[in-house]
Amino acid sequence: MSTATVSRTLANPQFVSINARTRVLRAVSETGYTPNVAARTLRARRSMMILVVVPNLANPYFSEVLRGIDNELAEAGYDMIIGNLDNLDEREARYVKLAMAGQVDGVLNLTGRVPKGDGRTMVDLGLPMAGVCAIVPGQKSPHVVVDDRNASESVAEHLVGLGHRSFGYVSGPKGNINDIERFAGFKDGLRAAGIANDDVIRWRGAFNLAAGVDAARDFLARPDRPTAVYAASDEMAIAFMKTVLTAGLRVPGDISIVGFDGIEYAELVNPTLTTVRQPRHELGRAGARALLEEIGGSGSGQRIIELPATLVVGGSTAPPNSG
Amino acid sequence: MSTATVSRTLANPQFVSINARTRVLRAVSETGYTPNVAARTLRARRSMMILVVVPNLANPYFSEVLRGIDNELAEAGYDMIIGNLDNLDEREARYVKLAMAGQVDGVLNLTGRVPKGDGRTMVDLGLPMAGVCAIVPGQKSPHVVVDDRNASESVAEHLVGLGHRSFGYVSGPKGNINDIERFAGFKDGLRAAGIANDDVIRWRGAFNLAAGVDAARDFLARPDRPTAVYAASDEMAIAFMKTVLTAGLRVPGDISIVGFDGIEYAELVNPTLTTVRQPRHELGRAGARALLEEIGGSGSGQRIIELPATLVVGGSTAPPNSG
DNA sequence: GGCCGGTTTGTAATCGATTACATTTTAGGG
DNA sequence: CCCTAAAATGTAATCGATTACAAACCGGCC
Repeated sequence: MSTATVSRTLANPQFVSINARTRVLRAVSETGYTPNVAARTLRARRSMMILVVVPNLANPYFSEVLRGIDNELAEAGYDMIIGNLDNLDEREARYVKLAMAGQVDGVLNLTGRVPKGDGRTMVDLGLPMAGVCAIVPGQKSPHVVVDDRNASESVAEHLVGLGHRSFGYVSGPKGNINDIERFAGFKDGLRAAGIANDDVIRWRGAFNLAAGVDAARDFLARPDRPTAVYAASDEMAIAFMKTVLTAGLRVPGDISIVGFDGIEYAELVNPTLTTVRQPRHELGRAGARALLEEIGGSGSGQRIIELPATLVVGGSTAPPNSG
Repeated sequence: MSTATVSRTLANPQFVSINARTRVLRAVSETGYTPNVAARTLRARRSMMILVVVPNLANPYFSEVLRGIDNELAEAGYDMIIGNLDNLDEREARYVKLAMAGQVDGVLNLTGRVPKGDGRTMVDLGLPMAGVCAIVPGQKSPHVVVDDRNASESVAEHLVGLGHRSFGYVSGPKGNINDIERFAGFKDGLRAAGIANDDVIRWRGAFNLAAGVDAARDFLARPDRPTAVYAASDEMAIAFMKTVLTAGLRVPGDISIVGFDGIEYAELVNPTLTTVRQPRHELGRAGARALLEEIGGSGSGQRIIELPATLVVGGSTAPPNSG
């Protein structure tokens, strides 16, 4: 019984006689033998590992996308290495290196950032890739996204329909692609709904809770408070809402608030948050699926897979100065 | 210039002449050479990868612990593979196999389950390990935890001090170690506070939002509603609270609610949740640190590292039938 | 110049699997 | 019973690094 027979039994049993096969399997289970992954990866040139680069692991939006990715990958026998940027762009280099070192068979990029940096960036690794959540310029791969712009137009439409005429927007970090699209769509929607003065107060943040608090503090300090605020993420919207509620305002009586993402907590806060719900789990699954196709050679390269996002009207929006 | 010189330049430059060193480094940066990780792992017998087994990736409690782990590991040059059980215990076998295959240098076990299964389980991998969040019986490794029992006693004390005499407990899944401790501590606390009848209505759940909703539905249907409910996690507490609020009850007027964990959303719901705050980030960091010590040989094996948990009184608890 | 120690470099074995190719076994047909 | 093709098995090269060991080099001292 040679090592070749053992290897074949485990990988391609159809080429091994039933006799040898049973003997190998018995020995394997008796000794508890497990093939060494590093040796396999080295020789077979595939690691069954996927690198998933995520802007912020603690963001519940991504948690659910990750679950979708993990479920899809697990079914195909892949495991995932998490490349958490923790909102620090400079950590990207680390994962670029890891990907270049033959450690992974493919990369899922969940960051919505325009790639920068001197050397190699995320987008030109020469590895199978897929983008999830954002269309990254220059990344020649499938991208699985929702239509941020279109969804934001319906947010504008919803708010204008309720009678709002003055608006604020809680923005993501500078250069974020989702944020740019959402803001552009919001402005487009306002214009389309006949709002002549489309000045929108814009607060910058980092898609996290602190950003919502900061924006709300500035909001509260203003003499010219808008009656409706649209936040580029649910976390920012929820933190914003909590802050203005704590300050004694009523939501939606004094101010209407809309978020984006459709995280679970949007339905658990009081009032429930009006938001654009993304199919997060399915975004992850579809992204992983697209990547696996690229790896398997059956992929069709650069293209956009668009999943539907829906405006879910909750209790945080109403006509201005109501109640 | 041999491969040995290149390898030495990259790993132990002090053994290479300044001359050769610069030539190697120039060539490396010109060609963009990156050492193959699989080959290195195979020969050097270390992968610089840690397997982190987590019960549920979507739980914000674990997200923050993971961040702590990741930050600590990254500083030491390690990357992490996520083994997400997605609340399905049978997925454990997959990660046991992965760990046995020489793919990782160590394992962090965040699951609070008593290990079961016929063959090898998580706890006897023969690899450096550390437990985080729960003391797993049979796992000979450092464990970084908070004192669930003690913290739960102070929850009981707090509620009894407010005047409550009838209690409910929203439980985690059967066999979960944290849950067992928290319930035991809660009962102990009631007894210590002089509650003679320590019958506590107990609802079973899975540490997730759905469990809180289910428990609340049963609660609402009862004629003998307790005036205070303690939930073994913030997510369950928040979902419970939302459900009873939606049903028209007042919190804390009609019912007081306490959670456990101290996730961010505990402060963002209305009213804010009274909860036991765990130092989640630091739990992760300390767990990773302990594991790295075990790997480095400077560890001291089985032992318990206890971090402080504090009762944070929010707006969800008050004397019974107040307001 | 020859010798000695330390420093630097190179050679080749090694890690543990996969797999191309060669060889042996088996089964079936004439 | 022999021959041939197909099936099964074995041999050894290979993946790309690390590292033990050997060899070469270098400078200083007698």
